[in-house]
Amino acid sequence: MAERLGVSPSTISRALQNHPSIGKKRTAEVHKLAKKLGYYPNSVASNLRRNRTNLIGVIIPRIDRYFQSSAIAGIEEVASKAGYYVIIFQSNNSYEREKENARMLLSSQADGVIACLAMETDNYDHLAVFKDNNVPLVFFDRVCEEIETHKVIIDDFGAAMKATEHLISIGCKRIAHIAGNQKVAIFRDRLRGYQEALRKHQLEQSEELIYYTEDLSRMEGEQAVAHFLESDAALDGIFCSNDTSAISAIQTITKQGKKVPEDIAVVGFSNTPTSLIVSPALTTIDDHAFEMGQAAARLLIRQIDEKQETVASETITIRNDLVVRESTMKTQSN
Amino acid sequence: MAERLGVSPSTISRALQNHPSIGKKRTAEVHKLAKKLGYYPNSVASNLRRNRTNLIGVIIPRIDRYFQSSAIAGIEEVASKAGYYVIIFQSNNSYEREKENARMLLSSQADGVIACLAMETDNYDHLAVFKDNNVPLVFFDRVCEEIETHKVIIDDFGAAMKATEHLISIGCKRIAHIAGNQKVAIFRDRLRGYQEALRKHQLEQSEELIYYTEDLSRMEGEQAVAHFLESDAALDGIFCSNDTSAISAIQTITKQGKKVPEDIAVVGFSNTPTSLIVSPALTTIDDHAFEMGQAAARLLIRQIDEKQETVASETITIRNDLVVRESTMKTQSN
DNA sequence: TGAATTTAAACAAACGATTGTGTAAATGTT
DNA sequence: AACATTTACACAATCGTTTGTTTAAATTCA
Repeated sequence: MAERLGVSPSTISRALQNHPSIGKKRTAEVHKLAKKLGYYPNSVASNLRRNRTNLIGVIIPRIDRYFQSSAIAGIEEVASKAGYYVIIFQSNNSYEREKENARMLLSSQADGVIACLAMETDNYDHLAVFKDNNVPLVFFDRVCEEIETHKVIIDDFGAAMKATEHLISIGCKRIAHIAGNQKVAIFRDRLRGYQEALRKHQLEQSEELIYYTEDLSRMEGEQAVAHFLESDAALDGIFCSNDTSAISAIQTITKQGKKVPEDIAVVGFSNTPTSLIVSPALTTIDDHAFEMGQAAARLLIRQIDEKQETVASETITIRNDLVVRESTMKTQSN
Repeated sequence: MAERLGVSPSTISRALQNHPSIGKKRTAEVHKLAKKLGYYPNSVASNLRRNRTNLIGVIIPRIDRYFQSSAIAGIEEVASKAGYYVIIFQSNNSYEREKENARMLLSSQADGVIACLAMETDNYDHLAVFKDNNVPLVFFDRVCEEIETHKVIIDDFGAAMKATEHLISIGCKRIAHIAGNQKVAIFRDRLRGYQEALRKHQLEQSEELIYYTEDLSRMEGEQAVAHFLESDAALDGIFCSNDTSAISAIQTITKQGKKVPEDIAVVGFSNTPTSLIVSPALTTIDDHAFEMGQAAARLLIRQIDEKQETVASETITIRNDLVVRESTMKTQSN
């Protein structure tokens, strides 16, 4: 410590934070010395004493998915401006890992936590613990109903309905759906939105027109299309619960000699950059992942700063937009 | 602390780590109580005392780029298996932010640091500081020559040569290059590799065939192609320094009514998932980002564990592969 | 000039875990 | 039975800051 070359540790500490009760000369002197010595305050010690870490923990399934990394970028932007660091834990969609992550976060004394649930997770005790320990918690995207806390979501039901109605508006009559894992609420909502749109417009509904996938992978998109084409479904539109499966669907349809959108129109979900790359370009729902991250971080930081436990739980719904591209641009002829 | 319900803090501490000098009954008893009380050790205090954080700091330009987030996934995999956490700092390619990041990392007492340099960075004092403070440091991808430390790279020169020679092998005679920012070594190397391949095969070199970009964006890919087509270059192949510009090039070429690969063949760099989505699918260099991350983490952890300052600096070169796809698949006729 | 006030810095206790050393009781040895 | 050894735990210092309280010196005021 720099104290050997001057005074007491408390003086050093106060000088470094420009406390008024330290003389100007001293303060300047200390700052100069700190620079010369290459002194970096030990924030571990500081955190211990202040009982505050300026750390925001984030638990997400996988960092190398565009939706997630965008959301994190949003979180990071808001957090770093407010003087917080972001520490990321990946659950890999595993419940066990998520539990482990929560334990580590609790140990590391994070000031707050932002979480997007793993696919497997259906018990929430490991997250309720944060509430028990008065650590503010914000969910985003894949939220959990059981815990009363802040949430940032989009209107998956409405968005799915909007997407499906768009297909209807361009003349599609037999619309299929590639559904995500039904253990996850957002995918259930998207399925429901799809169904509601069909019902509202009195179009045929059939389980044959729904393909349930495990994780909406490329391969499953392929399998879904193969399944639809083999059956006598004679479909003319597909609403897919994510972009990956939608893109894979487009490619498979094209490979089978059918045209998108003339024969089959396709809509995806998330507006990842890839939707611009596939040909024909993909019509999709923009879910504004970056903004979700920002909103979650703002909500969390407000919680941390107010630290009043009386603040009611707030749920923010981020806007979503249908982005119309070539994969649904056909002249209304059908 | 749980001591009120039993014994001394030291006993608690040792019991929790199953220290042999604590009786079995006691140990079991303490564990049980800890569980019942929902006790989570305060790792801040532990870190302070042990002078060790089990934290690996990562400084990268942007988390929402596929190459980066894959590398991080690789780092994370190795790190978490070895009991380390990963804390990520984004520089946004800004030198000032990178400096700030380094400062914060030093303060947070990370056990080691993995860095991929920002584009802007051309002064390395803020990173040399880690060496001064005996914090192990590993660079990956965008490394820095000035600091003697461990590095994980790929052979950019060789890979670029391989890519260009592949174009030559399918009969291309006038091959252009979309070059990255020449302030960055890897992009300089790729340009050199391109040039060397042309030289070796006695093909025409010309500054007209090189388009220099700022950051290899989609838009710049478009501009590059527009530039090439407007000029009387009459090119029949393009080697692009990344996939983004390559994909944008393919799309622009197609839009201009020319065929890929028949009129112009295209090769990219990195093998991002998007290279499979564009049509025709992109031939590209797979740089194994995930493996680079793994290697960097392994190297770093070895440094931390050995903590001998005598270990010589090691540079690991990760393999790279040319992945041939449709964008260069033409019958050898030209 | 003496008392009251302000200014500048030192003192010392904490934050919560870890760990070397000390010590009593239990066990083992001859 | 007397001593040596082992076992099981308590004691207390420590990590590097922060911060409430004191204290000493400098300044102001009557």
